[in-house]
Amino acid sequence: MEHRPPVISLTATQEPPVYGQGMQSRSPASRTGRPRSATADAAILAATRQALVDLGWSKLTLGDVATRAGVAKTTLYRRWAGKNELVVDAVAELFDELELPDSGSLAADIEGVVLQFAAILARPEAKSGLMAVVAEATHDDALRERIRASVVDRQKRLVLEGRCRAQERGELPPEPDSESASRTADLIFDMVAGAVVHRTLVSAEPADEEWVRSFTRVLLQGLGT
Amino acid sequence: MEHRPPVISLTATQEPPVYGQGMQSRSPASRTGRPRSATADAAILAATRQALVDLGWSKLTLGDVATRAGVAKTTLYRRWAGKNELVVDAVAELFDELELPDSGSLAADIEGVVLQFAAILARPEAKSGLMAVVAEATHDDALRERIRASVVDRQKRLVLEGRCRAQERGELPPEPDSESASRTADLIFDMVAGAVVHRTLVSAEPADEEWVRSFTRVLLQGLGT
DNA sequence: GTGCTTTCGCTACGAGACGTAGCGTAACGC
DNA sequence: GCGTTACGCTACGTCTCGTAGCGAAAGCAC
Repeated sequence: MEHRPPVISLTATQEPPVYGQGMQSRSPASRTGRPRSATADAAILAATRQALVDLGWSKLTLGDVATRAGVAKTTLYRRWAGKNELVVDAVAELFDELELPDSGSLAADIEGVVLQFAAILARPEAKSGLMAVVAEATHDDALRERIRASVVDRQKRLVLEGRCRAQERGELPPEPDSESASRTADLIFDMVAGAVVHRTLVSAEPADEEWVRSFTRVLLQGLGT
Repeated sequence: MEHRPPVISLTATQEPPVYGQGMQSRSPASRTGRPRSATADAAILAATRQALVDLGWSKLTLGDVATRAGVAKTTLYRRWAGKNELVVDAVAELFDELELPDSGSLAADIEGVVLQFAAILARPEAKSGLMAVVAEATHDDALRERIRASVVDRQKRLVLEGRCRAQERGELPPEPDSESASRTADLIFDMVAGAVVHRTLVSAEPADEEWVRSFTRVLLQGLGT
């Protein structure tokens, strides 16, 4: 599952779509031949999530996923390099629904986002899948970058938008310089995501409304509002 | 690696030591026969940590650990039920060194503990091992309980001690009732551990002194000191 | 010392997943 | 229709798993 073999493209075209996914990110005009089935992609990712629920990370096998999705095992290997990449893409789709509510106050905005985040993390496929790939990413830089791009940045954007909106409303002081602004955003992001993840996965307690309210109160007061 | 077979004890003695570890926790007088080698235990756990560094979780095999430790594979299986339990014990030892410093002020105490915690999490064997077993624990209650007992509680104790000490010094208000005291302690714990874990593993940035100072400032101000 | 008990190292084994190769067929663009 | 690519299927060698069985070693009771 490690050594990517050459993957030589017989003609000198760029980048065979192997490993790709991530929507239309590959060559803008993959022109000739039979196109890949988008249905198969969706079925595979859905089957992966279901397999995560039923089996967990360690017992999940690519052969089983292929069977569930109704595709051949070889089809699966033509698109993903291995279990890690497949699960990242499968889990990343869960975070598509994350949106920043416009509730009128910073506290309400934060509570809304955190509740959404908590709801996603409460799903068993997110729990086992996300933590496992993060663990694998500790010794696989490419995988970490893949997670950052398709999962983390999507969350972080909400923090930046929320702060910007709060500053326009005067609920948060403007940052003196962009350097410290970036550091503060990183800190907030780690505190929010970290607390929810730890609550849900390690403490194994639900991040319900009451908890989110307490957490938001501490965070906002700590940020000096 | 799943179905524990009967493990019938021919004589009707209690609890064959399988799965045990956790020091002298097994039957107080395991009297007769050749005793288990404590040296082997230590060698196996050390070899497990080194294998985590070299290979990461998914590529770590019990056969390889046995070779590294200089013991037979069967010896390893006689003591641990599988990879999960072995790694939990190997990682748990890393947290033995956690201690609450007595620095005179709450802020300094917190910063000290968080820095210790961050130093442990910075080690590659802690990163990959801890996250992987947490992921596995999402669908294995016994494993989660094992993690809670040997890792989480050891950390949580520091939060409780630190708060108690701060209340004696008057730096934190006493809690009105034990119910809310418990909830607040849980919240603090999730915030501290979660933020450090997220910073170290997901954001992949060091939780250095500067970061810890910023974090502590936000946390303490949020707690109303 | 002599036994009794348990652990140890070693070898061998079937089961299962991995990841690939090869083939014939199906679907699209020109 | 033709070229090109994706698809389903089968088969294969390799690796790890977890266990069984054996003889030898290391303690304790007597």
